[in-house]
Amino acid sequence: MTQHKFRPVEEQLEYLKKGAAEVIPEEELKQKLESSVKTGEPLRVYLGVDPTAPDIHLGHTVVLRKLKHFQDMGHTAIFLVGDFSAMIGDPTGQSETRPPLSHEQVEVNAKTYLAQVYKILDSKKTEVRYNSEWLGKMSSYEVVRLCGHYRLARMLEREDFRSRLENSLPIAVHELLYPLLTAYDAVMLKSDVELGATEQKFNILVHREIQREYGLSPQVVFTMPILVGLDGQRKMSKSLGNYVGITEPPAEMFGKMMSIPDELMWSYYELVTDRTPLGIAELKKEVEEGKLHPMDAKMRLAEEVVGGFQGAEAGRKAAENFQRVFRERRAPEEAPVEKLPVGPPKKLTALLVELKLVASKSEAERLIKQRGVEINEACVEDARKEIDLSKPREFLLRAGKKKFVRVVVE
RNA sequence: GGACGGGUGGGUGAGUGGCUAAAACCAGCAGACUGUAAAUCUGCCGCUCCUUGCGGGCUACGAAGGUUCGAAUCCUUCCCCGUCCA
Repeated sequence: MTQHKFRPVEEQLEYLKKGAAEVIPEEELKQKLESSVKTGEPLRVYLGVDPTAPDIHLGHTVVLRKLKHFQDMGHTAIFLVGDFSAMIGDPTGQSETRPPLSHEQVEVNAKTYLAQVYKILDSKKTEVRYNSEWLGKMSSYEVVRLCGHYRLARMLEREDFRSRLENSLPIAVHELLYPLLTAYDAVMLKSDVELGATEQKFNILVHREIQREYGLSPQVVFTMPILVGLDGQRKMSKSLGNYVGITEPPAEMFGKMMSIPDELMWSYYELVTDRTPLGIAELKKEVEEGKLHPMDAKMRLAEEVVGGFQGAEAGRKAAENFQRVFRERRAPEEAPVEKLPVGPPKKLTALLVELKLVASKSEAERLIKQRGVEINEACVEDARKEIDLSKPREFLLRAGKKKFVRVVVE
């Protein structure tokens, strides 16, 4: 560990700054890198993530990938699980107070998180910490003392609080505590650099100031752009439903990637692939000059991303499947199989609900009337259709654009 | 503690006693068009039953009660939120 051969500072900077939104202050990062090269001490770089959902999605990977870049450069990557702060709830970007998560939920989420994180980070080189380690043990006195280091006016500077105030929306007091408590993470970790999405800028800046209050050398704020979600409008988030989970089935991931607006793919190329800025620029030029079809460029992107998480083979298969189902309008090679016992005939609407292809019978009826249901690639016209289950057979059921199920009666 | 204003479907937000399963917009879904999309156009968009009909039943406008033939709309109590005052 002591014999780190660090790359020259300029080279490191170039590699690290790739795709970054902001580095505050940039000069300080340079200094820190210089002294690290000199002393042979790696920088302590951390990323704090609240396990608010059991799955991480592509949006999270942007900043994780950056942490990995620091790891690549020989620095200490610290992945901080905000198991305590998740229970407070980050007010960032929230137009309302979010309901706190229970301890159990957080624990379950945290577990599944790590496994996914290691798809990007090198597990052997990653320092994993949980902020309940110290936040869970603080006395009220210590909390009060911590709060004494910051001013309300400064807290209210932030956009989400201010706009809520202006619009007469509630702000719960504990929400004010969030940036302060997470600042204590930075204090305990004695971090040199903290990574985050641009929306975390305010929080990370507070962390920096609090570190100074505690007599530490303040960390560098390193932010990454926010990945726009599949709708091409809002940020990728689970609650908006415009996300790509990294553990989703390859075909699903692929389909989702393809549903982004064309223009968005460049930002994706930059933030969620390992392509160099130069390589991306070249690709873009090809498309603009008409040498490469935008759809093919997008398919490459999708294949690369799927491949990165699920293996190259899965990526290729997903691409083939997409080609087959959507471009050639044929049934997928592999559809999920559902087995049904032989029995009396069943209404198609009931069957669709049973197979969880739709949420209710009313919805099933609507879907059929809208010509969105197919059996063995033939559109079903009759909403009252009954399915014969009297003897063993097999058929392919399609509900809507994407949902296929191979039903096996036995 | 007081005064005032407010809580409507996934979201924004209209609606002040029947014509309201609730305008409009957004999101979502389906179909058409395409190059997968996006954009655009058309339709759908609480649940359920069947004889699938401008059909029947049930549930829904913060909660619980009440008035009424009839309530998202009126009354009472409670909960929650905001603003101002203390």
